[in-house]
Amino acid sequence: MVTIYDIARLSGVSKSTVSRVISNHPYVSTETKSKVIKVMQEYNYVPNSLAKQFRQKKSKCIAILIPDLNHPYFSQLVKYISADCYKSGYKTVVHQTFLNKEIEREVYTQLREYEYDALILTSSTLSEEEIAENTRNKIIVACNEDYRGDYFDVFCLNEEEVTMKATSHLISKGITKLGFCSDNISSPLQKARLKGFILAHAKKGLKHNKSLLFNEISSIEDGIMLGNSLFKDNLKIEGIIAGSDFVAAGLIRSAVSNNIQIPQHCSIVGFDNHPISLVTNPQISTISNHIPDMSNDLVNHIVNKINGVKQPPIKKVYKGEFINRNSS
Amino acid sequence: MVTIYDIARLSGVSKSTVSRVISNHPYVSTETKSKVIKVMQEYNYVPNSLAKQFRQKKSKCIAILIPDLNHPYFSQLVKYISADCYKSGYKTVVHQTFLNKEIEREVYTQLREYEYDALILTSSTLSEEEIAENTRNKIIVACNEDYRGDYFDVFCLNEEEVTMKATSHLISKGITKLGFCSDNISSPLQKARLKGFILAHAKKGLKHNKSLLFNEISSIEDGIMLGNSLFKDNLKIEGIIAGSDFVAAGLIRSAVSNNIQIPQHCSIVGFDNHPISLVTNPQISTISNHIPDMSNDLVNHIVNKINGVKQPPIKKVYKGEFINRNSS
DNA sequence: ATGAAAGCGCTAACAG
DNA sequence: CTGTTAGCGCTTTCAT
Repeated sequence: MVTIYDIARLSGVSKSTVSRVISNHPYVSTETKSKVIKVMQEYNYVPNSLAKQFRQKKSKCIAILIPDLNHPYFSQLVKYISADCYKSGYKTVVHQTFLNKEIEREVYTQLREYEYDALILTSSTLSEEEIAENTRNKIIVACNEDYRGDYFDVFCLNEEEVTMKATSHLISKGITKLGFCSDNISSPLQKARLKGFILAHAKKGLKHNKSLLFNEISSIEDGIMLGNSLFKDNLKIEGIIAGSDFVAAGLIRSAVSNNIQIPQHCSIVGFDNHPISLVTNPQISTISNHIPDMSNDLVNHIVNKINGVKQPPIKKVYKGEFINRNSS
Repeated sequence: MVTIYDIARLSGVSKSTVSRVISNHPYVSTETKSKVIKVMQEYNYVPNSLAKQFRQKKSKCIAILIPDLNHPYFSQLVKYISADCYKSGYKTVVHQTFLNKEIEREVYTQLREYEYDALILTSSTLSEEEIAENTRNKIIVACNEDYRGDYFDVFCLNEEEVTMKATSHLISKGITKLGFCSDNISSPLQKARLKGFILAHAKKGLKHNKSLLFNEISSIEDGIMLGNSLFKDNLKIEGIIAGSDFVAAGLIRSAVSNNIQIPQHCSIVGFDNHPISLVTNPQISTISNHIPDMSNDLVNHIVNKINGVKQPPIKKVYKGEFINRNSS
């Protein structure tokens, strides 16, 4: 391996000068610079970034914590975050937890061990306190997880409010047997949605039906299976807040197989305004998110923090909108 | 920052001993070990992995090159690869190229600069030679890109053969005006598919219709737009190999809007056997892949290579199957 | 504008 | 089983 020292020797300058050439430092004469560059090319020199990272105590790398990449919402989220980080000169390591607390804790350990300059949390099964405990003094930002924001920055959607709006819409159509699907109800985001769902009932003096709360429903297949149990014999349900457009698509598929008319017999609302909501029949009423904006703001913020800008934790809330299509 | 030296001093042993404790080296007495551990906890010591990586010249990190994460095929692929790498003790950095050659080359530079122990290529806009040129001596494996495998290992599907099968199926139904969609025709994978498409024609003494080759078609929206142009006035087409189930779903949506019956007026075949192929009406005929197996084999292989197992480039081909549903 | 020198935190021979 | 020693390749004062 040819090192900075070899290049220095070979071009008759000192290591410092070579280092200055590599990092484009201004204090180096044009002649020396071109001489050094020539030698570097001749000997096929490549700087060792591991040494640089070690020396500077900066990995130029940000970790992203998600449950599972093969999920339209998370893959979209990571797409934007990762691309924005790249633009700011940071690589991203994607960690899938599959909702396993141990894996999640290991990532916090790596963060403490200086492997990452910061961590972006998009979902967690731990409490805000436990996360703070595991990551003290480290830079950590939550993206669309509805934490209070006492210990770290939070960028999120108004999940509670917009779920309430969608639920109220269904209630105002006279629907009472109303169901709610969540992916992982222990996450703050999903709890916020449920809160909105319950609140919409409360506003009309109604109580939600606890037997129509379904957890761990996240994919098309889950939607189909849930639909089959719901639609089979007699209709146990008149409306469903589906948690994602994919679940909604599965429910609609199941309804078709079971001769249930959507929305006449049962209204369905998805989440995320994914293009899949356009290809089902009927098209899916859904809730839009603000992933590109959120990602952009979040990455700017986190880079500032890495560069030493100090400020108390902030919480920024984006407004999702209910989009009324044909499934409700 | 408390270092290994501090812990050594504080617990009355040498740095080496502390190092041995950290890495669970056997040659250290139980008493010394517990004494050192106690001091480490007391002083909240965390090892600096940047130093370790530098010292060992190993980043314990593998880069994955993909065009775009927000794509059901790639997000599934990365899900498995990333999880398998994690199990083997490697982190993964996901690099989206968005088909930009410059970004791709920068990743090769990082690879040369020791930022990654290896690189997994799932798609590239460069030739096998140029890639080899950019990454000489480095460990690099192609995953489902149909390179020849002269310079690096290749794990891929029998894209050509299975596309030929699906195309032959359509031709045997008497369809002649047959279209083909690709995402990025410069990639070897897509070229292989096209070759299969053409071959199926040739076998029946037919010529494929060049005006029915559509490139840069990859999403639901693309499928809808293409369908709208194809189905609008008079039917210019009787069958389409759609390139992905998402494109197929978009085409079906467009067909519904334009009063075209699938498959009576036009047959459609997708790719990947994604669950979306179950929720459209009709359900989509498609081609299965072998992502979990491929990922598992590939990661085992790459880890062996990192650990110094030498062997000439291998090429392993998996068999995808044509699944005949209701859209064809 | 350039060089000398110190050192980042850790591992790994080697010696005992 | 434990300690000594010698760096890994680079950046960064501090001189000059």
